[in-house]
Amino acid sequence: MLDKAFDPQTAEPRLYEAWETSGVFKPSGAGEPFTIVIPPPNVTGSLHMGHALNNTLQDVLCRFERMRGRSVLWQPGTDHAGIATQMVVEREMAKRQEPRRTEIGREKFLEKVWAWKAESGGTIISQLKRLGASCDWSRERFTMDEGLSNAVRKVFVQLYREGLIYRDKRLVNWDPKLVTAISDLEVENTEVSGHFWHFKYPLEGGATYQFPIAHDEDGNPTEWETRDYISIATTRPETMLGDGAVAVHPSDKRYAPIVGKKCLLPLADRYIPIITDEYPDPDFGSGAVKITGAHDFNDYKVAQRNNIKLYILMDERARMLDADYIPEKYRGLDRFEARKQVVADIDARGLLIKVEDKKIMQPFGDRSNVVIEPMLTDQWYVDAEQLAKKAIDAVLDGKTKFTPENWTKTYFQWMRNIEPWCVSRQLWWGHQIPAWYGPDGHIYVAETEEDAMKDAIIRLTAEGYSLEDINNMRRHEGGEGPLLVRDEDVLDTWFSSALWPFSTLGWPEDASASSQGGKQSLLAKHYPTNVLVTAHDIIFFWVARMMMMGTHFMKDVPFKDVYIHALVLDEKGQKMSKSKGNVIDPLTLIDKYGADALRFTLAAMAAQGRNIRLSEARVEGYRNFGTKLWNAARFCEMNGCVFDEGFKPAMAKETLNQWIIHEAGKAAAETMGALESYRFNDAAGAVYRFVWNVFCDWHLELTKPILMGPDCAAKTETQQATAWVLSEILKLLHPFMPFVTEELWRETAARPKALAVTSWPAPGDFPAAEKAAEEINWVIGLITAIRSARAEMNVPAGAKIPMIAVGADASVSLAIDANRDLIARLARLDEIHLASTSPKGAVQIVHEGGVYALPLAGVIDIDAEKSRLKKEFDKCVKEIETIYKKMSNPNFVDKAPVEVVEENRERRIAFVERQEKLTAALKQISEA
RNA sequence: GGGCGCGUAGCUCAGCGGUAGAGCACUACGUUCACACCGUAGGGGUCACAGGUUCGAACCCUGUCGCGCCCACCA
Repeated sequence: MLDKAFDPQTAEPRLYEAWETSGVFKPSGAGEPFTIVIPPPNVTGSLHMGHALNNTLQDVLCRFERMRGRSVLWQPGTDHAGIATQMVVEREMAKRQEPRRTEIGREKFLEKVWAWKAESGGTIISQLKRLGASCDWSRERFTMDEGLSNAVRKVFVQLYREGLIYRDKRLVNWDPKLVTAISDLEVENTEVSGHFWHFKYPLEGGATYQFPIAHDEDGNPTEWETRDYISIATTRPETMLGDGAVAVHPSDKRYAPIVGKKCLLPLADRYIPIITDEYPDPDFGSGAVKITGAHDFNDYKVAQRNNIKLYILMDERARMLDADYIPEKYRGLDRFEARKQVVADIDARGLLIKVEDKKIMQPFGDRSNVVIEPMLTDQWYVDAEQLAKKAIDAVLDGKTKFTPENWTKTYFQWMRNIEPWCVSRQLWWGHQIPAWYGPDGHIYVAETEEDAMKDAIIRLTAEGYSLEDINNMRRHEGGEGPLLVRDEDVLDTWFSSALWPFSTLGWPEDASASSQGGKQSLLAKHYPTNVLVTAHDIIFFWVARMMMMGTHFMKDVPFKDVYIHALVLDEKGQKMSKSKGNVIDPLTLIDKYGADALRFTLAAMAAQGRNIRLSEARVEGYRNFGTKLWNAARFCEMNGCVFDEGFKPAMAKETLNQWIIHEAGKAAAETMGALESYRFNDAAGAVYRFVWNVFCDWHLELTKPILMGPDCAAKTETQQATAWVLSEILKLLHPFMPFVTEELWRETAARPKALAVTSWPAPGDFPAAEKAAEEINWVIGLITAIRSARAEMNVPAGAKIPMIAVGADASVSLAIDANRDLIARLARLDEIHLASTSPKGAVQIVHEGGVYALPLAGVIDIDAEKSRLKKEFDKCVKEIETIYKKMSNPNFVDKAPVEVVEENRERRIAFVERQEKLTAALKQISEA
C-alpha cells in the first residue's frame, strides 16, 4: 500500500543511496557513450541556485540518455579555486588569531589548506547528491589531484617549448590587496563618481605660446591668450609623479608651437618632453595627455612607441615607493593618500586649474573588490592568440555548436580580440609553475626538478663550466644553496580548468594507453564529450579556454555542444547576491518541497535565451504536481491497476485504452524531441500536461465506471492499460523528478531493475489510434460542454439530470451508446435518451454533430438560457465573419497554402452548422 | 563607443508567420469513495509604440520609447 503522500525528506536520501550503491551512475553497457563533464564547483562553494539549475539540466540529460541505453559518464569533481580558497583559509586563520600565512611559511600554510579541504571541501558534493545528480562519484576528481597536476605540468612545459607560453615584463592588472597579478577577465570595470583634475605643467625656461580660446563658425580661431604652461587633466593625480612626457595629437595645431619643447613636471621637479602621438583625442579635455607609462595601459603603449622612460611609483600593496624620482614626502604613502597630497601641493603652487566631478570607469578586482593598479611586473603569459585560431575554426566548422546559437557571436568577438593571458599568480594555493631559475639567469622549464636540473647541467656544461664550477655555483649561497630556484608563483585556476575535459578522463597517461590490448581507453571512448552545460558568464573564463586547450592538445574539440542556460535571478530580476540579501537557497527549497519540485521548476523555466526569475509559488506548484502523480498511482493501486509484464499496448481493444496509449505516445514523442534539442521547458511542459490534464483529469475519471463496475474483459484490460501508461509516465518523468518516480516504480510493481536504468519509451511502443482518439476527444468535448452549460445555468452540482440527444446521426448514436456510462458519470446525468426533437424549455447544448438537451422545463431561467445561447451565437457569428473575410479574399485563396485554405473551409462549415443549430435552439427557447 | 537580449492576462513567463496560452493569483460552485498540495466552471490581454513586408504579423524588417546584461583604453 502506498502511503497517503510522498515524503521527500525521508525517501530522497534513501533512494539516492540505493542508486549509488547499486552503481547505476557508472557508465555501462555497449551503448554509444554519452559524456558530460561537470563544471567543477569551487571546493569552497556551497550549492546556490545557479548550481541547482546547471546540475538539474545536466542530470536531466544524463538520466534521459542513460535510459535510452547510452553508456553515460557524468564526470564530477571540484576546482581548487586558488584565490577563493586561499582567502577562505586565511580568513579562518585570522578569526582564530593564528599567525599569518607569511609568518608560518608556504609549506605549513599549504598543509592547512589541504586540511581545510579534507574537512570542509566536500559540502557541495553532498549538496549535489541531495539534488539527485547522477554523477559517477567513483570518478570524482579535484583539480589539484596528482593526475590533474601532472596534466597541468605537461601542458605548461609543452606550451613553453612550443613558444606558446613565455615570461614577459609588461603592464599587468595588479591586485594590491591580494598582492597578485590577475587576468583581464578578473577585472570588473565599474562606473563610479570620481574627479577630473586639471593641472598646469609650466613650460621650461618660462617659454610662452599663443593658445586659441575662441573660434568662429568654421572652427577657425578668433581669439588667443598667452600661455606659459600646458594644461593636462587626470583622474588619478598621484600618477603624475611618474609622468615621462606630455603627448598631443600630431594634427593638433594649438600645441604645434611647443611640440618638442619641455615642460616642468611639478612636485617631481623634472623636465619632461612634449611629444606627438596618435593616441590623444584633440576634442577631449585639453587635448594634451600626461604619459605615465608604468601605471596606465594606454600610456604604456605611447611610452613604448616613443621611447619614454617608465617610472614605477608603487610597491606591491600600492604604497608609494622609496625611489629617488619620488619626492620624499610622498614615499610610503598609500596611493589614495598620495593623491590627496599631490592635489593639495599642486593647488598650493597655483597650478590647479579646476576640478570637475566626473563619472569614471574604475577597475576592481572581482574577488578583492579593491581598485586594480596597472603594474609593471614579470609574469607568465599564454599566447592566447595562437591557440584561439583552432578554437575559432572548430566553431566555424560546426564541430562545436552553441545553443542558443547567438552565443557564438559572443564567443567569436572575444576570441578574435583576445589578449595574452596572464597565468601566473602570486599565491601559494595552486599549481606551482614548473620553472626553475639557474645561476646563469636562465629559466629551465620542465615537468620535474630532476629534468630541470639535467637541462641546467647540460646547458652550463655547454657554456664551458666544469662540473666543479657547477657545484660551486650550488654552494654559492653560503654553502648548501640549491643550484636551481623554483618559480614561487602558481598558475591561474582557470589554467587547470581549461584541461578539465581531458585531464579528468585520464590524459596524459590514458592517451598513451589508448590503443593497447584492444580495449578502448576511457579517454578515447568519452572524448570529445557530448555537451557542456553552463551559464554565459563563464564563456570566456572557461569555455573558450577549454576550446583552446582541447583543440591544441587533443586535436579535437572538448565538446560537441555547448548549452548555455539562463542565469537564475530573484523575483525582481536582480542577480542574487549575499550583499543584497536576496539569495534563495536551493537547499531550503529542497527541504520544504523536495528536490523533485525544485528540479522540475528549474527545468520548466529553462527556456532558451531568457533568464529565470525564480518564485517560490512555482516550486510549490510543481510539488503539488508530484503529489498529484502520487495520488494517481494510489488510485491505480486501489483499483487493481497492477503492472502486468504480459500486457502489450497493441493488444488494447477498448477505445478508451487505445486513446490513452495514443495520447501517451504523443506526449512521449514531444518530450523526447524537446530533450534532444535542449528545450527543457517544452519537455517538462509536455509531460506535465499529459500527466495532469490528460491522464489524471480525463483518463482516470473515464475509467471509473469501468473499474468500479463488474469484472469483465474490458475491466481487466483497462486495469492493465492504465498501469502500463502509469509506468510509461514514470519513465518520461524520471529525468525531471527522479525521486518520486523511482519510489513509485518500486512500490507499484516488482521490477527487475531500477527505473533509472530502465529503457526509455520507444516511439513504436505506442500504437497510434486516430479513430479512438477522435471518439474520446468527442466525448470529452461533450462532457465539457454539458458541464459548462450546467454551471452557467446554475444547475446544482450534485443534481443528476437527464439528457436527450436530439437528431443524433448514426455515428453520434453509436458513440453515445459506447460511452453512455462515461458521459453520464462525468456530466452528472441520470439518463441519456435519443429523440428527434428537443423538448420545450430545455437547455440546449450545441456540440459537434448535434444538439443535446437538458430538459429542465420549469426549473431553468428562460432568459438566462436565451442570453447564454445568444452569447454563443454571437461568438459564432464573429468567427464566421472572420473566416468569410479571409475566404472571400482571392489573394488568400490563391497564395495561402492549400492546407490553410482547406482548414478554413472546414472551420467555416462547422461554424455555419453550429450557427444553424444555435438559431434553431434560440427559436425554440423563445417559443417556450 | 560596440554587441546581445527583453517589453504578451494582476504577477512570473511560454508561444516567434495561419482560431492569443500556462502556472500562480482572482470569482462562483463543490462532504462525486486517488488527490482541498483537490475538482468543476468562469472573469481577465488593441501581444510597448509607429511605420513597412505579406493573402495573413504577437511572431519578419525599420524606427521610437522604456528596461536589463556583456565587452571597450577616452586621459
